Amino acid sequence: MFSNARSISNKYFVIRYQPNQLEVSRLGTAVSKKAVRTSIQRNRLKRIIRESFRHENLSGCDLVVTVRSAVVNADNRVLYQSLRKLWQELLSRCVN
RNA sequence: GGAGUUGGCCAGACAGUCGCGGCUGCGUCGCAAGAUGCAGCGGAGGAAAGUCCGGGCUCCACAGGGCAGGACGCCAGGUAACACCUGGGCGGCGAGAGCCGACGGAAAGUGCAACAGAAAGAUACCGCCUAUCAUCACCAGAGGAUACUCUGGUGAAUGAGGUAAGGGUGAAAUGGUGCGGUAAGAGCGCACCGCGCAAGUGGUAACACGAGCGGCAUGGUAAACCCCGUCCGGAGCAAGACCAAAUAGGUAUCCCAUGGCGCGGCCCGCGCUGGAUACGGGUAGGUUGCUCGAGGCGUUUGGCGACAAACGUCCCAGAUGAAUGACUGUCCAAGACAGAACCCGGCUUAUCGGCCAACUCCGCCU
RNA sequence: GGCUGGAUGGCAGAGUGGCUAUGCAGCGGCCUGCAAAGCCGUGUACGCCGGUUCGACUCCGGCUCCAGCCU
Repeated sequence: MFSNARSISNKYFVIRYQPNQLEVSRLGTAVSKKAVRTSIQRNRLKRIIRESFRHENLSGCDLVVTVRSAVVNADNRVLYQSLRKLWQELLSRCVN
């Protein structure tokens, strides 16, 4: 994934993606200790990413979401909006 | 009413919708392993953290002996154990409730103390001193032939000697004050204070009080080596066990049974047995360990207390890319620090606040 | 999760209780027609907070950060 995939990103997240041959999408998260210091913050971010992914209807794509250090100071609402924009952009690219 | 001390407790609440991982029951699929749907039950902390101590558990030998090394260090008790806790002693801080303390030994030995200072453990720089000795100067007396000699006195100039009062240095310099004493001084003597030894008394002990004795010594540093006493084998759940899969006990070089490995400080001992290095090759999956425990809660009893015992009652996370969240609404004191990973007991560190109890001091009223 | 090591100027790197070496880099000067090299001079440091000590980079605690090892 990390060597072959294409990626899109914004201030808070980086999403790497790669089409697969399945009917469902598969999600992986990688929240580094370097970007987010405390484990409770890392868990929170992974939950947010999963929750946001659950609400979207993507299919046939393998995804890995990584974070940037700015996420620590952002509140949940901002992060959800940020992720939604990324999913939509991803969707439009996949259609193309 | 204000200021404070100590101990204990809580860690947003409620409702709705959508989700996550666990266990149990039932259904469906499947030979089975398991997958899946529904329902029910439960689902992070006081620090889960740091990994700083102490244990359990597992493997190494059943954890053995010695050396080395480490830890602890007032006393008694608690405990599975501890560097923790409780009670007490001593010292320090505070007006007090209270708080803090690595709190054994420097007369077993070795070392260290920069700079300054005379000197940093046995010494005397400046200073003080003519009582004593030698020299010198002066005066007086006696002897003698002017020389000179002897005796006595004065001076304190030089040396010897005495001294540790005073000065200055330093983080630290050989008890303090007063009187006597002396050439000057000095525990040299005395009084009081301090210090040391100590019969005895109280206390389990640490320790406290202390008749009496000693004129005063053994300066500091042991988070320097060290001595004394007590304790400690090593590694860690990525320990370890089981199942499945895969593969080649390969090749080369070197060493050698007083050897090598287990055993990771060393020696002994025990067990196993050829080993080391290089090259080449294989594996990276699952199950288990995994939560019932020195367990929680309540009552009674014993104890000042830490805690213990008895009885009753409850079952309270167990994930493995790793589960507790999101959204909406209401309320308030407006929610801090922060996420289990084998399990406990502590310590330390982070932390918005709130509640309860006991106690202290100050002010006012009765 | 468990275990181990480290932190000294801008960089590298010594230092076993008494002033923190040394090299490279920087700055100024000498040298040179101009530079390089060389020579002379110069500034800058013990991760943080406590304790022991007369005195701590060093000894002892506690934090913070950075590396490495074990599946």
